[in-house]
Amino acid sequence: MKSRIAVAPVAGTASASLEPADQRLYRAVLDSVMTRRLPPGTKLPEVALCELFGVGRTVVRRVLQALAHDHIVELRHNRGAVVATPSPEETRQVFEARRGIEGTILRLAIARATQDDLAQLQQHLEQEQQEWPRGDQAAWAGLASGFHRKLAELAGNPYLERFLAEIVSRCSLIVSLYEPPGNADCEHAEHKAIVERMAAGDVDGAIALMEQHLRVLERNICLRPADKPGNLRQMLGLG
Amino acid sequence: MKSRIAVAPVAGTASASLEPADQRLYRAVLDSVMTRRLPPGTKLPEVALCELFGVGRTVVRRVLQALAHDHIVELRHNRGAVVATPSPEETRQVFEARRGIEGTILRLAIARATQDDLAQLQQHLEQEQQEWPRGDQAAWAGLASGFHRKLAELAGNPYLERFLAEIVSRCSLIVSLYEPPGNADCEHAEHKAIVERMAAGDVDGAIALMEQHLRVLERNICLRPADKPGNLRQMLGLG
DNA sequence: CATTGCTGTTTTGTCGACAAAAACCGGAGT
DNA sequence: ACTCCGGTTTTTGTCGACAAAACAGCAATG
Repeated sequence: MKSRIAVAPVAGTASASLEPADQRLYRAVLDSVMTRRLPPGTKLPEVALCELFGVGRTVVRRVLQALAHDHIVELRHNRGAVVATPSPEETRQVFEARRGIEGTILRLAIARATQDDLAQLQQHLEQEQQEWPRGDQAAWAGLASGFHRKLAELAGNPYLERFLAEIVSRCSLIVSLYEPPGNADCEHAEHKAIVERMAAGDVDGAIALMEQHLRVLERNICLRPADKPGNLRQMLGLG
Repeated sequence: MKSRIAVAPVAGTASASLEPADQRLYRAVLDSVMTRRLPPGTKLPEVALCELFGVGRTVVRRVLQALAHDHIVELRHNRGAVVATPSPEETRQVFEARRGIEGTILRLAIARATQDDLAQLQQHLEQEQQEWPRGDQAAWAGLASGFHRKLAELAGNPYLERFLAEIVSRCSLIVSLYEPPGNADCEHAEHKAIVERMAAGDVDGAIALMEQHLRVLERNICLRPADKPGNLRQMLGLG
């Protein structure tokens, strides 16, 4: 039986060139994980990916290692790669780290933002407002993450930008695992309030709002410690 | 002519087992870079590493990719791997990010530290005091970085710990590039002061000291934009 | 009937071979 | 003397082959 994997079609990415193979595979898996086409725990056999993408195992293996380094997949020795399955404890840690990083980023972003930058943020907010009534969960998640990514970009520090990108990816994976009831409008309002404080130059206020925003997001996650495989071990106290 | 590479003997690491090849190579290159046996810009040909470590190119290539992901080496397409050469601009960015991360870490560490943890930190400080008169720059650098790593460990957040580890690695690489005059005693004193504030539960004070500590470290770096290869290009204004 | 041990199959880890690209070297020309 | 050009050598990128480990199915046993 072939393990049929539903890796992304990657929509209409006409970016045929650049360094295609690696990037294409990486993005495909990442997008598929983010949009839950690849649920956590899904096995990713090498040969299947080879055939689906028309590349050798060398490329697949390299991409899997990159994904593992970014904590999108987990690599078990001699046992292949599976989509990462963050635990509740990790959830707490990710959000804790995120609050810290986003605070640092926000402080820098406010210090560096020009009028033009703020205008761009406003424009992003309008995009959010247009999108959320449509109910496309995946598209909304992309936009919501985009807001935070834009902020990081604005801070002008590649390191913090990279760290946040990893954290946000992981958060997206988590919220896709322990699905929230879809309170998109609430999130949008909070984004708006943050930009407002930024425009006013109120650093502490903006940071406080951001922290609150993230705490709300974390609270909205319903933690189900384990679900699908036999959790018999834990019931017997052998976990 | 064989490009003779002085990769680390890795001292007395008798850790023969675990998953030897990868870890061994990674640590060897990392240590060698940190102790400047491998100066920035040094080329790392695959076959040379293969012979030196008795492994195939597959392993070497994987480790090089991991090192590139951690910004220890730089991978140029079709042109091999070289030890990373951080620019002055990157220096500014690294330290900026580090101040933010270390602040977050310190806040958490103070909140979580037990008496026992603080005692361990004190013990580390004593080790520092014993080491710095010996003039062994490499050993001192290891201890100084160790202090910050211990703090991160204390914060109890794997994500922040990992981010800091990467940042500290990069900082070490930078200070090894633009060498400081060796003001180890000063650094030690600052570490001591930070622990003191931690013990007193003075969060803001500790963070302020940490920030000052890092700014001093950054200031002590003498930036020489380029040094060894023909900097003729920049002199001609073509850079 | 559940558990255990064995065997065949699938999947992974590593290596070397091959092709393409870059670096190198020497010579000719200005 | 310097630069530009062509051929040669080295180095990298990719692939498939092989061995080892994990997995799955089945029979035997308590």
